[in-house]
Amino acid sequence: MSEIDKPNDEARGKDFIREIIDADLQSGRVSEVVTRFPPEPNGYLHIGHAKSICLNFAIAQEYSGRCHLRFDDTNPAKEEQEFIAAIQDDVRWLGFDWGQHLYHASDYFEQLYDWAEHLIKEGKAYVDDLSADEIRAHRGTLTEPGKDSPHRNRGADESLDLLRRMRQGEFEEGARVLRAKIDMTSGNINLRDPVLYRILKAEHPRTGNAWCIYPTYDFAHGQSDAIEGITHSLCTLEFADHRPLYDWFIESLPVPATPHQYEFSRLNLTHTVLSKRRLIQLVAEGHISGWDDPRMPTIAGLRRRGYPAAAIRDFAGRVGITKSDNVIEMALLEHCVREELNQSAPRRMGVLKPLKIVIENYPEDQEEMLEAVNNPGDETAGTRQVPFARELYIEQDDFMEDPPKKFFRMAPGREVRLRYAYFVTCREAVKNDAGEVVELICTYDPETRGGNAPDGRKVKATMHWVSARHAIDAELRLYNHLFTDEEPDIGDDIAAALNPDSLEILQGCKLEPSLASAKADQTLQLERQGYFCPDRDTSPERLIFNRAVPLRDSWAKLKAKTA
RNA sequence: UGGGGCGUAGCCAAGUGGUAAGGCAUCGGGUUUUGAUCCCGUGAUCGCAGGUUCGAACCCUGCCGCCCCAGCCA
Repeated sequence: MSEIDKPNDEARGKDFIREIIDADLQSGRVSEVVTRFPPEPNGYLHIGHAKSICLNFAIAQEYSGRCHLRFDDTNPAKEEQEFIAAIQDDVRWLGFDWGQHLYHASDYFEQLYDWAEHLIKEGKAYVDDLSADEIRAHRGTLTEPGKDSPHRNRGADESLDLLRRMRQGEFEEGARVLRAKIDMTSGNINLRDPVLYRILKAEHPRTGNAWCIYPTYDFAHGQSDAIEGITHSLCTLEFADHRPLYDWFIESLPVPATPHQYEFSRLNLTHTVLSKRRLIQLVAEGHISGWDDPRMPTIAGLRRRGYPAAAIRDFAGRVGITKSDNVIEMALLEHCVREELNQSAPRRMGVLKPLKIVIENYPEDQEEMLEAVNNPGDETAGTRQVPFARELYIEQDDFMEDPPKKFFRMAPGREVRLRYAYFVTCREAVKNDAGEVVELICTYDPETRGGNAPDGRKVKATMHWVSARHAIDAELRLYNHLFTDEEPDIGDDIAAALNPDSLEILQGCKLEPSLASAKADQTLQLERQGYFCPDRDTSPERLIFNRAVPLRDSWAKLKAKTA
């Protein structure tokens, strides 16, 4: 984790998990702190996972402990190597290092199996021949107790024999399962003889065909924690009901440690979805270009869009760790992105929707280089040279033929400043047959080179520009919320909930020449517009930039209010 | 109607009996060669109702509301 990230402490009260850890350390329940991030490799990581990753790794760092990365790979029917690799990439990109502590639940299959036999021998588990439907029927409902399976009381020897034959592959998928023998009448449905092992004749990404029975999450998770010496097993609220089961296994088995599980509420974000099911659906149905589409709330998507890892870490630290349901506004994430980028992003000039202007009193064959600072807030960022010439492009939005009172930018007869260049005055707006302004005839004041008038006169606007002759063409992709509503109510038709304007592609944008060599891992600011970074698909022949987030725009707000 | 969790400003969130931190958003104002940044200022009696107490968001009781659980998913 980066040293610049401040730990969650003093100013803000500690969250309840850190308070528990403090107490555990003080009482001597634990002498070190070991956490883990346990993704299932069945999809890409998203911003909600980032909250958990940051929590687990930050805690490990704050308490001088360690955090393991462990793949919860107990269901080969859904898991893939592609995801295992992508997840490691994402965690690393976020800035975390698990050192030597990379594990897989599948590393423990043999041990878990031994413990399954142990439970049978203790009379705490049995092989059930009921079908999935029958088991469901016996489970009861939320308000009615379940009924015992007819096989619940068969002998340990018989169950043992059956389990071994399950492992040998003698039975078909679904024919039998191993179940814990707990309490079919429990109010907690997780305790109504949960399934421990099921037959799955699928090839596992890591163990290949070595197994045809696989442990369930419940039977694998806590024991894996115990094997690794995890002291605080942090998970989301929906697992709270599983804790009694988690503890039951730890107490019933000769495990080497007694980890404890604590639950916190998961992250929800406005204008998007964070359920794995919905994200998979977006990818599978092709509503977006893939897991790393810049509109996706996935780590890969945010990264491609140009969000810095530091901004995501900052965000994770700001949302808070509690047990209450929450929906964080996307504006907070965007604020974190702007705050980080405002400090780190080099400034450049680029025109999204070009309007040509001709400086009629600037010699046709003349051109010059002007000095521009790279970051007004950071002297060490230095300066660069920007070419200026007779024909330039400015932003269409920066000119109005008949401006309202509060519009300070270019208008007929008005003088404004071209940033780092000169004061220019618009003399005439040239129109096409349709009556649209296609070009502006201007004059400049040679005395104002650099942007200041010797006579001290002021202008109300400073605009960005780019030399027509020197500009490079680029495609800019502007992104907006993926879903129209803050909290999308998605029924059968996910397409109907999508924001039709989530992607706007601008062709023929004009950028200052230095941008030809922009690097993908460096998000920069196009002054007065927003933060952009080269897309993965960019090439020297076809420059493509993604807009991470626009700059705040109080003019747009004013305009919208008066409209 | 079973079990678990939650309810402090628009959104998060501190607060753990002594009279409501902070952030984001919003709206005002100042500075400014990015209408950006930066800087000021702006809002709540704590789900409701009783009770205990000199005093309660914090303790007790009763309501109300929201979320999760009936995968051989995690």
